[in-house]
Amino acid sequence: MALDQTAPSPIPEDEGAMRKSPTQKRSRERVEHILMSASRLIAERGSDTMRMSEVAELSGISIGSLYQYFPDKAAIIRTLAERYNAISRTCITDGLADVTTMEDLQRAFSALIDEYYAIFLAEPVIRDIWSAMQADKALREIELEASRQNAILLTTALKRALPGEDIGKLQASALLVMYFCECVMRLAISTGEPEGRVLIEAYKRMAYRSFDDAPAFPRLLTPGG
Amino acid sequence: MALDQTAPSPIPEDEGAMRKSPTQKRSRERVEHILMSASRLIAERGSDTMRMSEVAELSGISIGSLYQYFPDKAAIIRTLAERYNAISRTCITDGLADVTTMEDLQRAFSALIDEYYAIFLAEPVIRDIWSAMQADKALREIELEASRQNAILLTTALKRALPGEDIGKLQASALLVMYFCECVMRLAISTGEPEGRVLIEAYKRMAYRSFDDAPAFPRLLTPGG
DNA sequence: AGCAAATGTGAGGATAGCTCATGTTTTGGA
DNA sequence: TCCAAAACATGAGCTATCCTCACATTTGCT
Repeated sequence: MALDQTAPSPIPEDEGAMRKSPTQKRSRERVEHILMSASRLIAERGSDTMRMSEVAELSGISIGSLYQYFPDKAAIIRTLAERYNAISRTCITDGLADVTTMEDLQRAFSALIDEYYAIFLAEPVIRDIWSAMQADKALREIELEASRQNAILLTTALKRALPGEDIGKLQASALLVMYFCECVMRLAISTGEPEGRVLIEAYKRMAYRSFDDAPAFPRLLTPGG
Repeated sequence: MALDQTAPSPIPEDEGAMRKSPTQKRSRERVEHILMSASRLIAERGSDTMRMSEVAELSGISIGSLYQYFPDKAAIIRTLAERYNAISRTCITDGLADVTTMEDLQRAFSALIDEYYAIFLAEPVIRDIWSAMQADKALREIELEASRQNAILLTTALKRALPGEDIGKLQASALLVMYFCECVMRLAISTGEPEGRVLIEAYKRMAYRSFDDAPAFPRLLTPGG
C-alpha cells in the first residue's frame, strides 16, 4: 500500500523510489536538479510546507515532469533520506575501521557522535527530514534499516574489541546505540543549547557503559534475571 | 505561528487546545464524545487517514460544531496525547514511590517498562499517536515536556537510591532514560516480535548501567575526559 | 526526412481541512 | 410567562494541495 516495490533496476537504492529509471543523460541531471530544489525549499521552510508546484518551478520543469521522476512527494523526501543515510554509513565505516580495543572504540564513537551532532546543527534539511521521519511509515522503515546497517558496523567493531562476548547481546546493544543516536539528536535539537551538548555527552557515557559486559550491579542481579 | 497561547483558563492542560471552555454540561459531554470517536477512528485506520468529517459523523454532530470545540485536527490528537501522558505519569509516580535503593529501582523500572510495553502493544491509539508525534512540532514539545516531568520523578528516586551523586549527571541520565523509553517502544513496535522483546530487555540493562556512577572503563578514561 | 518512443505540459480532478452566514436552543432577567 | 441576548449547531462551500491524464513536443534511429 505504502511501498511500491517496482524496482528490478540494477541500482535499487536511489532509483527505487523513482517512476522509471532515466535513460537519457538530461533526465539524470533533472533528477539531481529536483533533489537540489527540494533540499533548498526544505531548508527554507520545511518539508511540510514544501509544495510540489514550487519544486517544479524551482527546477524549471512542469508538475507533470516532476511526477515522471518521483511517484509522489514522499518519494523525494525518502530519496534525500537514503542519501544522507549512505553518507553517514560511510562516515561510520571509516570511523570504526581501525578499532581493535575498547579504548579505540570509545574515541571513535565519541568523535562520530560529535561529527553527527555538528552535521545536525549545520544542516536544516537533515534536521527537518529526521524530525518528520516518524510521520511516514516508509521513512520509519528507512530509519530502522539505516540503524540496522550501522549496528552491523558497530557489532563488527565490538566483536574485535570484546572477543568472547555474547553475540546476541552485542547485536541488541549495537542496534539500540545506533537507533538512539538518531533519537538523541532529535532530543538535543528540541532542547537547544547548552542543554543539547550536555545530553550528547551523557549519551556518550550511556553508550560506553552499555558495551561493557560486566553487569552494572553484580551484587544485586539475581542469576535468573 | 503554530502554538496559539490563548489559554487564560484555570485548567490549561486539557482545555488549552480548545476553542472555548465549554460552559454547558452538554458541551462537556460532547467533547468527551468527540475524543472517544477520534480514538476509535485512530485505532481503526490511523490518525493520518482519520477525517474530521468522520469524527463529526461518529460523534453525531456537524463539522461546524466539531470546530467549535477543537481549533483544528492536531488539537484533538494533542489532547489525546496529553491525556495518555498524564496516565503514564501517574503510573511512574506510583511505581517509583517506594524506591529507596538501587535494587528497588531496578525492580520498579523493569516493571514499568514491561507495563509500558504491554500498553503499547495493546493500545493502537497510543502507538499511532506516538508514531506520528514527531511530525507535529507541538506534539514533539508535548513529548519532551512529558519526558522532562517523568525525568523529575526518576531523578527524585535516584537521589534517594544514590545519595551523594552529582545531581547534574543524574538529571541528564534521567531525561535520556525517560526519553529513550518512548524511542525504544517505537523501535520495538517497528521490529515486531520476538525481536522487540529482546530490545526491551537490552534497554533495561542499558538503563540500569547508566544509573551507575562508576565509569564503565575506569582504566581507560583520561581524567580530563 | 520521417516515424516511433520517450519525454514534457498544465488545466483540472479529487480530497480533506476549515470557515461563515444563517438557523436553533438555552439562559436569565422582568 | 415572555423575550432578547448569548451560546450553540448546521452544512454548503471556500481553499489549498497533491496528483492525473489527454495532448503536445522532442529525441533517437534508419
